[in-house]
Amino acid sequence: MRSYGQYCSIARALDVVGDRWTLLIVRELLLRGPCRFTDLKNGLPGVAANLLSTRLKELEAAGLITREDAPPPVATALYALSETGLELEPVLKALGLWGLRFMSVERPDDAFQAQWLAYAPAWFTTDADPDAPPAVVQLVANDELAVIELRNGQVHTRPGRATDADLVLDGPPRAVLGLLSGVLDAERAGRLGLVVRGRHDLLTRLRPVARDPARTQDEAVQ
Amino acid sequence: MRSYGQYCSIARALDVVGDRWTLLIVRELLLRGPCRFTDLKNGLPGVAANLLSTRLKELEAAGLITREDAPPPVATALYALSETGLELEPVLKALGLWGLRFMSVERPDDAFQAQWLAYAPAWFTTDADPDAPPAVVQLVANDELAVIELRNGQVHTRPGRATDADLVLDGPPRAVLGLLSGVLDAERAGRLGLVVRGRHDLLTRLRPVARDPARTQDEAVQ
DNA sequence: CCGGATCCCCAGGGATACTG
DNA sequence: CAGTATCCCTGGGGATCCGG
Repeated sequence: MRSYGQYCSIARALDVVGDRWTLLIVRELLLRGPCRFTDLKNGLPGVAANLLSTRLKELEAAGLITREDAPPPVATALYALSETGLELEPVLKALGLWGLRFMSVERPDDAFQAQWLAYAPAWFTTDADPDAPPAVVQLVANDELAVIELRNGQVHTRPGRATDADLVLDGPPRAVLGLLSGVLDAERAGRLGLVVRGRHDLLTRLRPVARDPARTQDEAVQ
Repeated sequence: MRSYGQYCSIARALDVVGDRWTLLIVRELLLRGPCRFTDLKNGLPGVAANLLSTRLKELEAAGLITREDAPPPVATALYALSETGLELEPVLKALGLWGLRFMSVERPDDAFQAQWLAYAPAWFTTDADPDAPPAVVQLVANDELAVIELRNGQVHTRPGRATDADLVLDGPPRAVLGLLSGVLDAERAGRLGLVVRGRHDLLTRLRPVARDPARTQDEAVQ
């Protein structure tokens, strides 16, 4: 990327990660851990292979990622975030929190992946009753599955299926994520197609860190 | 900007602010408050006028800024951040904090402005002795002036000259900002040309929020 | 002088096909 | 699987011009 030519830490940060696709590559490596080229390509629907290749070289040159040959059985290159790259997590969290407000508008052609279903509750909700016993929530949206585990006041998530979920949230991504992130209340989410099975009381434990309900309502109307 | 086409709040945020120059425009409006077109152009050295014009329209359409005719005496358009735009501050702070690590490499042709001298201590330092009496620090770097006011545990800053500074930090931007942000210690900053006049003891009050000294040293060596 | 609009040129991004 | 190579086209940079 052409430098902004400004002695300002924001501009210098953008000199490094301001290029198209760059922060989304960091997102994938942050959510998935070390990845092969094809993993990244699959996790970034829409990216061109040549561009991904270019970005990975740039990121390696800038010291944000490392490229290593995986141990014998795999025998392929693995890309992973360096310490510098990992420290972008607060940037991605801030961006993702700010971006929640745009999740209520529907765009039917948008791609959707289990990874993105999983990180939202991990980053943007807290356990409102940290002393309560552990609980497991299964999320289902557009055939993508993720699990939330509430334990010791922590909200852990992972893609995939739970064997013994206490609560299942099933519906279109907009309804599931809208409820979890606090841009929708339960009633609105229901109208958008959310189906809740199991211990409804667990819903009150997942408290969105995002925004006050009043503003949420206003925006949800639109 | 072409949409990433991903139902992920990070991707959707980048759909709105991922374009070149967009976040720097927000930076200017955040640091300066409402601006005229020409103010923005001056505050963003390197931006093309047509591009700035395009971005301002896009940002207005996205609801991040408002455009209003200023009251009679001025009679010109003023651009200001909306509530949605203001809420990008955490994103800019996170980016700026992460970007500090790149401030130690010198690029002589980089532009430098008093605004950027001022926001760094406001965002990235705290008053280590909040109960101490108020104090004023004058910053001087490349003919750009800024003032830090320590008061009630707060670190306030503004561009410009102080009438009665307790401490003056004068030197190249890299030395002044490096010391304040914690990427340089006082000795290194001195070697880069920093001149300290007045109450040296105030230096210990300005505590960088950034990073542990050990890593700082390692990187400063390079 | 302010606030843009227009024009031209080129780098960077997107889609597809191809190769080790 | 892990990228390259190619072509095309959009979007950004720079200069100039124009109405108020």
